Amino acid sequence: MNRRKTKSKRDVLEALKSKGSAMSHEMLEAVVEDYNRATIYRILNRFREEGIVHRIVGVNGKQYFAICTNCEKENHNHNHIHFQCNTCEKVECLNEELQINLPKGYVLEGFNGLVSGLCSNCS
Amino acid sequence: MNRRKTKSKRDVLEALKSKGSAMSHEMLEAVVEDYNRATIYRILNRFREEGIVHRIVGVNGKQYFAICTNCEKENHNHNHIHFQCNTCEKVECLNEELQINLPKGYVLEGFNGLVSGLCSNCS
DNA sequence: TTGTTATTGCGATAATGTTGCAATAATACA
DNA sequence: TGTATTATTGCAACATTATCGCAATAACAA
Repeated sequence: MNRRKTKSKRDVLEALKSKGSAMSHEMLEAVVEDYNRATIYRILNRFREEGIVHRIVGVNGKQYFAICTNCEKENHNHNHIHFQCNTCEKVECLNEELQINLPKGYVLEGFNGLVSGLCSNCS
Repeated sequence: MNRRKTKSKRDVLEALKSKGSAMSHEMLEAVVEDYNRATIYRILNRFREEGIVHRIVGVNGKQYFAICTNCEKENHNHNHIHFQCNTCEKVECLNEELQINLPKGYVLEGFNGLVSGLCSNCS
C-alpha cells in the first residue's frame, strides 16, 4: 500500500495548514475544489492513520481534523484541550496540557478534551 | 408548560439511576419498555433542560446521558472528566475536577472531557 | 509506453437525531 | 366524578454525518 500524491490530498493538506485550527468536513468542502464527499473523508482518515492530523469530536458530535504540530511520529501527544465556540463553531487547540489520573486497571488510549463557550470574536 | 409524570419518564429515569454510568439512546432502548425513538430523545432532552441529567458526547460522536449527582440546581458542575471504554463503549464519570484556563476574551460555557481507553473489565 | 494498483466518483446505505402532526392521556378544575 | 386543557406520545418523514462497494481513473514503477 504505497501512498500516492494527488491534487486532492495536496488541497486538503494545504487547507488544513493555512487554516491553522481544526476543520470539519463541511468547512473543508467549502474551501477545496469540488471533490466527492467520500474522497475528502477518505483522505482525512488516511492522514489520521499516518499521524499527519488528529481528530477532535465536537460538542455537536461532528468530526474535526487538525494538523499535528507537537506530535512525535510515534508518540502522539494529544492530551491537550480543544476549544469550540458555541456561536461560530470554530474548533482550535489550546496550549494546555492535562495530567490525567485513571483508576486502577484502566488504560489510557486517547483524550478528547473539549471546552465550549465563546471565542474572543464572538464574546 | 407544566411537566407531567408519565411511565416513560419514570422508566428512563429509573434506568439511568440504576445504571449509574452514562447511557446512550441505544442502551436505553434496550432496557426500557418499547417506546418510540423520538419519545426517548425528547425525554432525555427535557431532563437535560431541567438539569436532571447532563450530556456527554462520546468519541464515536454519540450522545450519552448521565444523572447529575454533584450538580447544584443553578450551578451545574460538569467540569469533570468522563471515560469511555474503546471496547465495551461504556461511559462513566471520573472523580477528577479540572482547572481550565482560557485565553483572554474567551468565555467558558461547558466542558466535555472524555478519556478513552480500556476500562478495568476490558483491559 | 505500459502494467499495476492506489485513488476517485458515484450511488447506496447506515446510524444518529430532530420535527410536524394527529391521537392520546395526565392534570386541573368545575 | 366528569370535562376541558394541553403536555406527551407515536408515527412518518426528514436532515445530517459518515461509510462502503464497485467500476473508472490516474499515479507511479519498470
